[in-house]
Amino acid sequence: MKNLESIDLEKLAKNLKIRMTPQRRAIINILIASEDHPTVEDIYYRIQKINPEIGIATVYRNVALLEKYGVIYKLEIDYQNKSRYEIADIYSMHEHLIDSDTGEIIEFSLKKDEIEEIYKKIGDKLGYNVIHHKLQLFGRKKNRLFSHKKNVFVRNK
Amino acid sequence: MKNLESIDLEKLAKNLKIRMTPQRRAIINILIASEDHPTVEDIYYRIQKINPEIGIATVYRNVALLEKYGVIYKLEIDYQNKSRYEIADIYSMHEHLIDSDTGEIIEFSLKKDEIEEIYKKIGDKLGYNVIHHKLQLFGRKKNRLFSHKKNVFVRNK
DNA sequence: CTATCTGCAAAGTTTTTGCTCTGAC
DNA sequence: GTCAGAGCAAAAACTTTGCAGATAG
Repeated sequence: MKNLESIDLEKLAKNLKIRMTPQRRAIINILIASEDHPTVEDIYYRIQKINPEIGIATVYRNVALLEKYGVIYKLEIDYQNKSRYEIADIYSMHEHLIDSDTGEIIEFSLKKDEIEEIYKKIGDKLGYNVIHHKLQLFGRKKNRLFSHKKNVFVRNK
Repeated sequence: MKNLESIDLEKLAKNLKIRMTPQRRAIINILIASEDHPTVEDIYYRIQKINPEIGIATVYRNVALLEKYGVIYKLEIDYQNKSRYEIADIYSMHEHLIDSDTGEIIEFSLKKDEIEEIYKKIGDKLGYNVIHHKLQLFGRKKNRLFSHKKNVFVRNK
């Protein structure tokens, strides 16, 4: 559970000028409660346990809407060719380390002053205001016994 | 055109223990020649101009294969819900800045000693060897006249 | 009350798979 | 010559859309 219990969904809807339906409430609450990064299907099934009459088209429509408004993020991870989502949470901006063997996603945080300043500088140089960033590290567990992937890209000479 | 003209595809195939077919050669060469980040469909059409009898299933099968072997990368960008690829190129490791309004992808490089050392430290702390990383910055052009996206996520209090 | 939103089913896209034939080594 | 690999077409998987009825504000 993230530190977002205090989010006022009615106020959010008013700000966005959208209606706060039970379906939208459910999607947001599922994402707040999720420690992982659910796909649309995941969200759909988790909601179904409580509210069986929701349609998957509704989930698709609403994650797109909520993403457009910045309430949730579509993860740029695309593990298994499915879109994955997480709640936008400015208080715990975090990065992802993806296990190259298993696809497992490990979250970690950066010290704000440690790197973000550098990102801002890069944006300045390119003429952009950096709104947010995603850093992904891909790695292999140090004590893994054998690897599932070969890594044999060899350059001529 | 990237600085990879010297890549020896026969040697590559031998190392990977796969056959170097004209189709694979074409896919790799297209990706070497591409300054953008083509989707499977893009790759398919670009090859078709030269070799019209290639099948899209072949492209799918081979980008998956080449990605598994680390010859190409699947971009973690997923703009428009399509997989995008680029040639793996250890000599020009670069990051991406994604225009939040247009989806345009701008490449930039980091000074190796500037940040990579930090990534390595993070991996160490988590018990991983970092194989590669992807950093994405999302931003809006500083002089854009109006925005297409609202950004109105408001937290209670 | 009414314009937005939902659920359902159908359609559209993207990706994978089965199978037979081809061609790289 | 043999087995990995290609093409084709069908299937599967994922996402979007049209429409009629439901409901939040």
